[in-house]
Amino acid sequence: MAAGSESTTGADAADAADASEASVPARLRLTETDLARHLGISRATVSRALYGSGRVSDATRERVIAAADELGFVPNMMASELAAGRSKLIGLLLRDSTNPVYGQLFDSLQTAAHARGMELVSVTATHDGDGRAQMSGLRRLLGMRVAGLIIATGDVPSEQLLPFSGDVPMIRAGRPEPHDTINAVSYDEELHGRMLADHLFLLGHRRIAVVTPSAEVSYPEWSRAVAMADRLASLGAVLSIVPAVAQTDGVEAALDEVVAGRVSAIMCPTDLRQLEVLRAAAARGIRVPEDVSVTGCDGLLHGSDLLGLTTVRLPVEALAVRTIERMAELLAAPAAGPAAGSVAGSVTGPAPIVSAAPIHDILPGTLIPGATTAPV
Amino acid sequence: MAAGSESTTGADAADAADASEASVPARLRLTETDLARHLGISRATVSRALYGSGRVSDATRERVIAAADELGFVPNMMASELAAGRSKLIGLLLRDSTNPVYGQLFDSLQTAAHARGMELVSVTATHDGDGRAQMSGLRRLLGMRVAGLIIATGDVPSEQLLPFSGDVPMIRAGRPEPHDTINAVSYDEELHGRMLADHLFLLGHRRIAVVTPSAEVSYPEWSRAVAMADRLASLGAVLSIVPAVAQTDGVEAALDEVVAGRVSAIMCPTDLRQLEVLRAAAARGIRVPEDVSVTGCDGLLHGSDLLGLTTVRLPVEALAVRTIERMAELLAAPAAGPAAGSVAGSVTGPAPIVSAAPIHDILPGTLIPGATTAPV
DNA sequence: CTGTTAGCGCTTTCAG
DNA sequence: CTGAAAGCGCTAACAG
Repeated sequence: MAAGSESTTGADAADAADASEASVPARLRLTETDLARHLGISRATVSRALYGSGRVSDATRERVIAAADELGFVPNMMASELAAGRSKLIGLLLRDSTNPVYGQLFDSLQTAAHARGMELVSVTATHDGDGRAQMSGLRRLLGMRVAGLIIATGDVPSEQLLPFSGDVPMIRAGRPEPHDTINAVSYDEELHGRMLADHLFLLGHRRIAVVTPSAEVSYPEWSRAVAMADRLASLGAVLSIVPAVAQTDGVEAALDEVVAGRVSAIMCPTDLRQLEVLRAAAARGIRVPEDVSVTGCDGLLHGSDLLGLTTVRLPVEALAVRTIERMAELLAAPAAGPAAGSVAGSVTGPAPIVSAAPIHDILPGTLIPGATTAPV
Repeated sequence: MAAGSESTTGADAADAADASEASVPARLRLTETDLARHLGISRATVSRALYGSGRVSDATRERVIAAADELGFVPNMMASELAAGRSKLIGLLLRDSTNPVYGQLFDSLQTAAHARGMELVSVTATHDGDGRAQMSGLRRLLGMRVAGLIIATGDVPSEQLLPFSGDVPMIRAGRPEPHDTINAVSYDEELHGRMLADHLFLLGHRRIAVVTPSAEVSYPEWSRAVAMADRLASLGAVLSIVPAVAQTDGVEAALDEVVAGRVSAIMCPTDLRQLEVLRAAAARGIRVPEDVSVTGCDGLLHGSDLLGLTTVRLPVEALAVRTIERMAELLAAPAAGPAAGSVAGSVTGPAPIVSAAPIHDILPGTLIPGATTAPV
């Protein structure tokens, strides 16, 4: 049945044996009732045969299945989930897949989910200022009554998630979650900041600029930058915080510091920003790493190696796998009631999966020294 | 009502005036019926107020809306779409967002759709050989009875789409569609191949290797490579077709040709493959472009400019916008019946939107000469 | 093992 | 302008 069974494009009613005169609707309009009539059996049996809990004779099941994909029947998911009262889908809230970090994460999550037999459905969070009745992405996913929610966006503030955290298992992926009642699997931004700072310090740099976006613009970038600055400060380096908003922001300011001789290195919270620095430096005739050392963070850019970027490689795949694992655990757990307090665990479980304490997994990345950094 | 109205996390029943003793279920369990009871009005009215066709007094509407987002009501999409018999969502079938081409496309489509008020929901096509009952992505989307379908994957063969092409408006995005009954918006791969071939030819190259994946592996890459080869052939160049399957395939073989002095340039159907060549060349001490010129295609890699890649920039944004535009047109059109033949158009329409002829838009990219190519 | 009977939550005529 | 009633396509107890 793999290929070739779709020979006639037109309508072919009489094909099975005892077909009555029922006019067969076009594929997507076909219902289980149509199938049932077509086969002269009841809807319930069709349903059971197609997805049911075993209680059908093999003969019947086969007939049903044969008819189903002969007529091109596609079960109406909305109806089935509505009736069943649940959806098997896991919602994935995304944003900005242009950024390689999110693109990769998206892909890895998809792969990990598929490996575990989990169905992902994604929408992007378009935050138009409207306020009421919109909030698009999240609402849409919740409206679909997804079985679980993975938030892979820095943009959605915890406050918007909180109200639903009791109703549906959810995990924030890739962003440290300050609200500790919300589950999160994130990168070890502190560690990353420290590794990069140490790297520069060991190379002898003592006066360093740190490009720092605000927490509102990008929480992950912000926390990373803060970690760098903190470490540098505790090492006794002189730092120059360069605020940034847009992608190209702060680049010129940082280079001004270089030209003025106030810093010998520039730390960026992102490889994309590092690229900007590299571009601007080239344009101004400032040599890297001779005149200034530059660091980034991500390690996900294709060709990062050819460019020789000094960076930290984020453990995206690991994060994705862990996130999916955790989601599976949450799904298996008894779905913590919104009101009831503590639940007495049964002592019989060998590996008691407890979703009591919120998940807060933190994954370390790897320092990748490159050609954009050098001794002073 | 923007923020702060969610002070009490617990259950607060009495808040509105005439609330009866109805215990209010947790947000996602809340139904329109609950709302109706809570307000002492009928379900129908609630429905109309929330989304309805205007026929409600402003006073009532306001009360309903206020109550709705006070209680955190999230309409059950499955139910509403089932009842309404239609979905507003546009399904997006994706795959492999690691590849920057698809990542970008995904993003651009999302942006374009949002700009037009179109709701996108995406799933990835996981093609496990199963055959029956699976075919995941497409089935899932069809099962959701999406209003339209955008296929942004080279992987899904036309045969799988064909059976449904009459039932739901669909457009293939980013891949030339050989089946001419299926709508498609694609890149002008012929032009791109020609531009790159001409570029090399003008630089004096006469013996050129073309890395060529099979059509099954990647249809877009294949067609691009073929276009390059065709053009080179018609220019009278000597070509050496290097077959490739996986990403890193054919790279060594191509370089062997260089070492053997049989070619002075290598053409890759993708920037990612170009990077592989660059890496391998570096590893073998072959200089680019001194010893060999290399070209790619995409122009989407971050840092492509810094690397100096010679490539063609694909018009991804334009393609996304066009795709969404076309989808909007299809959605507006009377939904071509699956069986009936020709439809007599009414002469009264000022701008007759005709979906009769399948869409086959082709968008041109831009040649970007870089530092990976040089005169012989 | 199969058919019957109720709904899931929402939209939508059709009356009032 | 609002309420009552009839489903949308499917699942899930129950009976047979």
